[in-house]
Amino acid sequence: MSDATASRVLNGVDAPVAAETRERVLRIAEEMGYAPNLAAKALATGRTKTVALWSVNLRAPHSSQVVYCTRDEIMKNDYDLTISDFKFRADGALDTSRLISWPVDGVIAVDLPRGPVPGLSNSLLGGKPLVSIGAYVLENVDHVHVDFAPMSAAAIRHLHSVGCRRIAYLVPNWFEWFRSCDDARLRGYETAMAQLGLETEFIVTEHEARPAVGPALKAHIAIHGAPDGLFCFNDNMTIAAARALREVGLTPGRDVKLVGCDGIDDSADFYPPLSTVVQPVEEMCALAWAFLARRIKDPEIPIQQMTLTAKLEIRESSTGY
Amino acid sequence: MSDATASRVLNGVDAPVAAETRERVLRIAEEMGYAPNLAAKALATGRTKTVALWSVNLRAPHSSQVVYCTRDEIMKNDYDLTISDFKFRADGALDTSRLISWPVDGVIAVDLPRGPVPGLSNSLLGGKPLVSIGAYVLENVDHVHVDFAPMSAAAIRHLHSVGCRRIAYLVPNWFEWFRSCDDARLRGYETAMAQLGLETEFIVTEHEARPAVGPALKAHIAIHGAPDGLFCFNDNMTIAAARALREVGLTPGRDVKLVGCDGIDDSADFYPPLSTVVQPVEEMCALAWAFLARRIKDPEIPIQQMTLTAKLEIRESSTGY
DNA sequence: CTGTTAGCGCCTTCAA
DNA sequence: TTGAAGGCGCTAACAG
Repeated sequence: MSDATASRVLNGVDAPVAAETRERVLRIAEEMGYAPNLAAKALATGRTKTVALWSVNLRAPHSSQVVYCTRDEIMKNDYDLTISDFKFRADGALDTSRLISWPVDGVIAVDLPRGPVPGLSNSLLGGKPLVSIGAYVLENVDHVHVDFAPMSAAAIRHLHSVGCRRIAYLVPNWFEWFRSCDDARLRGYETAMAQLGLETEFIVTEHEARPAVGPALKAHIAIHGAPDGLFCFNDNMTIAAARALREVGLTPGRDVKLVGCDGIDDSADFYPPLSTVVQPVEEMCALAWAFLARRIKDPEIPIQQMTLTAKLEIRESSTGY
Repeated sequence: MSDATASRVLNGVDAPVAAETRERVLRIAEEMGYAPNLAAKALATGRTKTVALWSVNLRAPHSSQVVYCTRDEIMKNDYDLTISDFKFRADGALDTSRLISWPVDGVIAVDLPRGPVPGLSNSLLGGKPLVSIGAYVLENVDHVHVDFAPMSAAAIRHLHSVGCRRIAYLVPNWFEWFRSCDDARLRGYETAMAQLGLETEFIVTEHEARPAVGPALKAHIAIHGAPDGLFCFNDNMTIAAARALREVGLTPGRDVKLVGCDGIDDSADFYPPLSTVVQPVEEMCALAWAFLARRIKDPEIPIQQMTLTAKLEIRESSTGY
């Protein structure tokens, strides 16, 4: 019995194989504990049945959620997922040093900024298709877009309706850069503030991880006093902000009303429960994989794009308790 | 110029290559945006420079932390990391359906239960070395052990010292199974309770994810009333427990004092800040990689084992606020 | 229905 | 110091 026959059987190709031969192959494979060498397989076929997920800041809860959902979706379809993160260098270029180099059939990238991303070259992708998920508008790419703008504006109006008159935006220092990305949160914030006749106020943190939030917020409060409403770039930062507020004797949800973005698991479990602009994570991930699967099958199809809208979830962090 | 020469240059082997040739190779590689085919490389060398991390419940914050630390450690050493999770089937056997199949040079497994694990066959590992990290005692395996027992007992004594007289243990339903694993938390709990002359009380949840906690805890309280102290299997469950307590009108940290395990980021940011038995995550991960790297280099070295002790961090969830 | 053949891209002798 | 040759384990075309 040749290896070719074995290959036919083991891969379930509907090639004609005698039932008896098939069984013998399966039995022997079982007996010897046969496991295919995927490297050889990949080399021979040119496909790896593996997809990469690139995300910023894997340690943030929102990323965990995206990883989790994407993984579920992909494994249902008998693909593997490699997970890695990227950073941005000071000059805004992609720092790809942390990307896993295992060859893949395609890439799903989360929250890539707008426009041609320096460092995201074709040779990085090695001709493999890329699908983007995120809050920024990307053109000429398969893209699942989550539009934060309407609900960010709604969040601001909500804060106003519960009595806030000084509403600040807590945002990582990519601020100027995000302006060029057309951060929809920022746009929604500015639009709503203008409509309400309020002045914008920005609290800028060095980066988006939790430890960066406290110092920036406390420094701002020390100089300018505390705002009565705080719109946060994401829930992860909201949690750090709530802690910092308590540390300077303010009660989040009472002295300072909070609304964040993302809708992470923590937002409902935290105390007080956090108001947040929720991303439809499952839907995003399912769509991204659908786009990618189609593109892998047929690279020639036209650009696939879809815009989903976030949803405002109101909880005690902005209504009081 | 032959591919062999190119290979020699590109891999930095200290084989004799003329400086001029070397430069030419590098220049051309640069020009053509050459990226090696890792599948081919792996096939030829038999090594992938990739390590797998197997963890339970990737979505839990503690797992994120372990993933993150391990990844840092490994990438420093120019290895890649594939991340996946496993489950246990009802019969206690390993459910390996979610493990990434990309071939690796070794595996780091987090919180494998004690004893021969059904389903963890040699063919699964394909002869590749395994290093285990976790709270259970494993024998005959390279293993970084975190001993929870002393600090669990200390946690119980601490709860007693702040006035708790009815201290329950909140634990996933692997309970009986964990008994056979010799869960050190359980051991510490039982030992300390006995010493204090208190009766043990167990609140068992269906699994260890947050949604399972509320129902079990509320049901328990409805029948037996609330304990005044709660020792939790992990911080993730503590967070869900705190929420459930509030939902039935009890204030965590006052009516019910809480201590969890792990020391996740959330534990400090949560309100009230959570007392917890902290795992030395960075140290664990660094050690695990050190063990694995040594084992990969020389499969013949004797079993490597190390026991680290957890550390009790006391915060307002058990002292009141 | 099954075996033979020829690579996939790279590394590693070995000989020149 | 370099090139040629063989092989890693598998699949895909082509004969038989």
